[in-house]
Amino acid sequence: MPPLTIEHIAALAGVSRSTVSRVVNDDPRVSPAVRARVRRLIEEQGYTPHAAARSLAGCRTDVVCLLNVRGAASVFGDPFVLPPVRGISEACTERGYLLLLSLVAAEQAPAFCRRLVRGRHCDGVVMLASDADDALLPRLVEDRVPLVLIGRHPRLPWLSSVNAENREGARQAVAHLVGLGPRRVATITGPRGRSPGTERLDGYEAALRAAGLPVAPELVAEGDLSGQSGYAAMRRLLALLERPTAVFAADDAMAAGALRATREAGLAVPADLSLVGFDDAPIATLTEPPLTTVRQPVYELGAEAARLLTDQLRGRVASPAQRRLPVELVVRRSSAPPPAG
Amino acid sequence: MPPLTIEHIAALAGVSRSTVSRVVNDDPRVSPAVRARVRRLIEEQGYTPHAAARSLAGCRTDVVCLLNVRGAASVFGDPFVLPPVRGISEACTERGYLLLLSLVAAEQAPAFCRRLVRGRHCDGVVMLASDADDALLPRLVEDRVPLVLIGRHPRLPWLSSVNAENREGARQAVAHLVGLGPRRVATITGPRGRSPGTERLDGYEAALRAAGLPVAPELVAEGDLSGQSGYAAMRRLLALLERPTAVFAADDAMAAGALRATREAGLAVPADLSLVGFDDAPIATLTEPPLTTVRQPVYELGAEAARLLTDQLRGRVASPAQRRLPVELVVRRSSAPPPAG
DNA sequence: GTGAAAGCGCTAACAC
DNA sequence: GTGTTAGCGCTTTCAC
Repeated sequence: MPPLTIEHIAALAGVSRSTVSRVVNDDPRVSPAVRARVRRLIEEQGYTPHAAARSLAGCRTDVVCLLNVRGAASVFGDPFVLPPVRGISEACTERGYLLLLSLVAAEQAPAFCRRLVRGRHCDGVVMLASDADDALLPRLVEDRVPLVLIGRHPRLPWLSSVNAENREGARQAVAHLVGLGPRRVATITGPRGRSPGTERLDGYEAALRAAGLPVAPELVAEGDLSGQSGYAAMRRLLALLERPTAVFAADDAMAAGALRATREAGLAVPADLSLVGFDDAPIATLTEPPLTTVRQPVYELGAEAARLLTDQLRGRVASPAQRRLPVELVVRRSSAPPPAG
Repeated sequence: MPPLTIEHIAALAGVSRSTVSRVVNDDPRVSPAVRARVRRLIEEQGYTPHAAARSLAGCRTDVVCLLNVRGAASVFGDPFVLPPVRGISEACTERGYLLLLSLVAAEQAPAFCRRLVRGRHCDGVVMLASDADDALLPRLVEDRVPLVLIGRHPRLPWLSSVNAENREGARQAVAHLVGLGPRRVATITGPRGRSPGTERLDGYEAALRAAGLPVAPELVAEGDLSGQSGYAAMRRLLALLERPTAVFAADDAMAAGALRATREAGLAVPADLSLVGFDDAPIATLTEPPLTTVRQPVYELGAEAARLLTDQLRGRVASPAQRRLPVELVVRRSSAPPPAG
């Protein structure tokens, strides 16, 4: 049997390669009759254009790479980052892109990326902002790869990225706490200077101001997003002369740690103190009581990142661009109005 | 600046394209002097061969695809199947292959695969045997894609695959139970006809025979690998006139179900009945008591699948081939000798 | 050991 | 609307 190339289809259809190519690529300037005939032949013969030939001639691969630097929050270690992968994958499929998955050790990452990018293995890259260290990002930027981050990079905030509405989520969480009754609402923040932390702190302050409440510095305790740090921060808050009656923690791990500290102090949640976390991580439903929290649209974050990237690749969208995705307050049993009386 | 092609390097080095190509591909017939000079230039200029040009001319992509049909045991749904993905990824990197990740719905799978394979997007495919349904596998086989399964396919057992030593693992588990003292050892099997189930049952029988014990049909209860079915099977076993004092379940989910049934019957594990599972799935450490079980080398299963595939692609290994990986008995608190006296 | 030349299968100007 | 043509950047015979 003859090799199944564009040439072969062209011969069978009695047209030129270009015409077949146009049909394959949905170019409008082909007469309906010819188009139909060529389509039928393609179907009949089971012809599929050769990827390499196509990208060599067309200067595009229709492949997107998900780059994950192993360590810290490896895509496959943290259950909280798996849904984005599905989102990315499905959005890619939907847009006709293939997904290259690169899990790479931090040391090899720069060299690996060079090969990936200079070798034109893909048209663009998606990565977690938390994976983007300073050995990597500058090179990617320098090589001018279309790039979309999930989350915002602290030093390169202008890069294309997809983010949750951190500020608005925090505002809702704190408004919820304020709405439970007359309260002293404290917060346990993430590391200062890191963007989600700052945004969530902003939301906290905005909610207090909107309620006409003062923002007291002693009610703001800094953590590092770990359960341990949440525990420590909560102990500091509980040691205040006038202890808070509600706490908003910038992530669920810290909220869980704070919960532990609260109970160790002999206080009941939510009777003595209401607690709200952020992320709706798995741990939020494993504590007792389960945590009221702000759900991040994790699947959508991935899908939107892939959509933004492919939009940019197709020139449908200006190149550096940020997209924000709405979050949702999930009320569970760690927050409630103080007992009547 | 000039385009960074093989031509460019050749010009700088004062040699022909062919020579540079030889250097890049480690062809021995290049003089050491020339090789060194070309290497230096490549390094200096940061040249990387263009993937598409390379695969067009060379008829290979150096890309492997991990195909996962969404549904049942989606790679990203089941924590038990994540490590293989890391294994595959790392083995690919090690061998100089890139990994394409295709999560695809069952309905689109056949069409998607055709495009993938006929379009020469990859040189070979790895998939979970459990994902390989009859709409898919025959087409892949027909298209002659190099293919390696993780697990064995019931109807196409001759396909290349990587498997755990199911029989040996079951044998060890049952030998362990037998070794605990004078016992009636029952088993809860997986679905008959499915390969791991049959192998584990074989191991059960072999261990009993080796211990000089009879294989009693009433001590073999069939399940479907779900916790529910393990629960039901255990109730049947406990209803026997002479109830078993030890049970080997063909997976941890069934073992967990069996544990529940046992305690509901007022029996204590392991005092009244010892229980062993298989897989060392996350649930095995979440039960009380945690389950003695047989650990599958999940990471290695993935890595070995990728290695087998790439070995085949490079012609280093005959094409259909099976590889077996050793398992390990993990003794926890669900199995123990009967209390003294 | 090295170079010349012929493609690999496709896209994209450009002509008609 | 359709065909002709010139590459895309590389590997690989085949000479030398």
